[in-house]
Amino acid sequence: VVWIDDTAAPLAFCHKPEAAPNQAESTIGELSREFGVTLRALRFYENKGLLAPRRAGNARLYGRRDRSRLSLILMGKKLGFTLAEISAMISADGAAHADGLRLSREKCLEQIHLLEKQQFEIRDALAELWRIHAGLSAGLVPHERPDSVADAAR
Amino acid sequence: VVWIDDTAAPLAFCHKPEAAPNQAESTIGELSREFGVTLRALRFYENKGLLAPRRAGNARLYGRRDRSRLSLILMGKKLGFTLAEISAMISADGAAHADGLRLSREKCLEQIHLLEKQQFEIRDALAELWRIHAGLSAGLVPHERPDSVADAAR
DNA sequence: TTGCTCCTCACGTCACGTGAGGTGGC
DNA sequence: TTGCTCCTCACGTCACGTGAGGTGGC
Repeated sequence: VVWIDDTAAPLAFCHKPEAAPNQAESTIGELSREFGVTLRALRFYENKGLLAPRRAGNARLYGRRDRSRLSLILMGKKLGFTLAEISAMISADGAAHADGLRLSREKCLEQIHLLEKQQFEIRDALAELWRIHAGLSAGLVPHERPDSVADAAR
Repeated sequence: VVWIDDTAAPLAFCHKPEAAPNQAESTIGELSREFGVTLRALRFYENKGLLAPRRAGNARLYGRRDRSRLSLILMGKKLGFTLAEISAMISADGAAHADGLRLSREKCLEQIHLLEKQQFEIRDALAELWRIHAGLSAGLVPHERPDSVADAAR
């Protein structure tokens, strides 16, 4: 792991290989099963320049380097980054060493703010849904003021 | 507000009109400003069959009925439903009365589970991002074990 | 005449899903 | 020969964004 400057630091991948960890090269099907992603996704990532597996004729062969990059991609996705952002974080310096996500503190905070905003929106929606659910459970087949559900929903 | 059966109940919209509340008909631009949505979105909803404004020649004119439907659409979106779901919830019985979102208790719980799952994923991502941020702040320009960031990220 | 608002295509975005149609080696 | 896995287009999905090019009334 190499540190480039004081505003961006690499973040090593955290994948624990479970199946065929010692195998040097995998087919696309093997990698798909190992990481729980579809064949389409792997080809899509390659199309976006995020992966570049060796070719044996037409077939793709993924080595250790490809595995670690895939780990970084999935890590980035779990953190809520777009593939374009992940791409920039992986190959910021020409992909000379692709063993870390180059994430600056600034970018990190920016992402935190984004996710917190989403968190609040989901919190509000959940509160509203619970209110609605309570109204639906309490006021089944009402006869006088069905509008109470609407009132409960503010 | 009319209740249809004991598994689905209408949920009245909760929009408080702020601009031109007494005006019977609005242009697309007025409605756009009033509800804070783009012109494109309004036309898109119409294309999906969710809105059906009157036409004055080529121009669209939105009445009270269209306003209330738009309120329902935006309400449904805030609750995290897709436009297809909202469409089904609005016009379940042929749009004879479009004054409520017809949301069953079952569907309500289903949505709650979906949002809770998303909430957990965001929670995890935020925890991870905070860990990373702490590592970046504490270990600026490290010289011995930069891997500690990776370890902290598990 | 200039500006403003309105209109209709129609392609672009994001991260893939989903067939269609065809290979290659056991 | 049948099956399995691999391949490459290429259109579909979701909810719009974003111009392009053209109207109509003040």
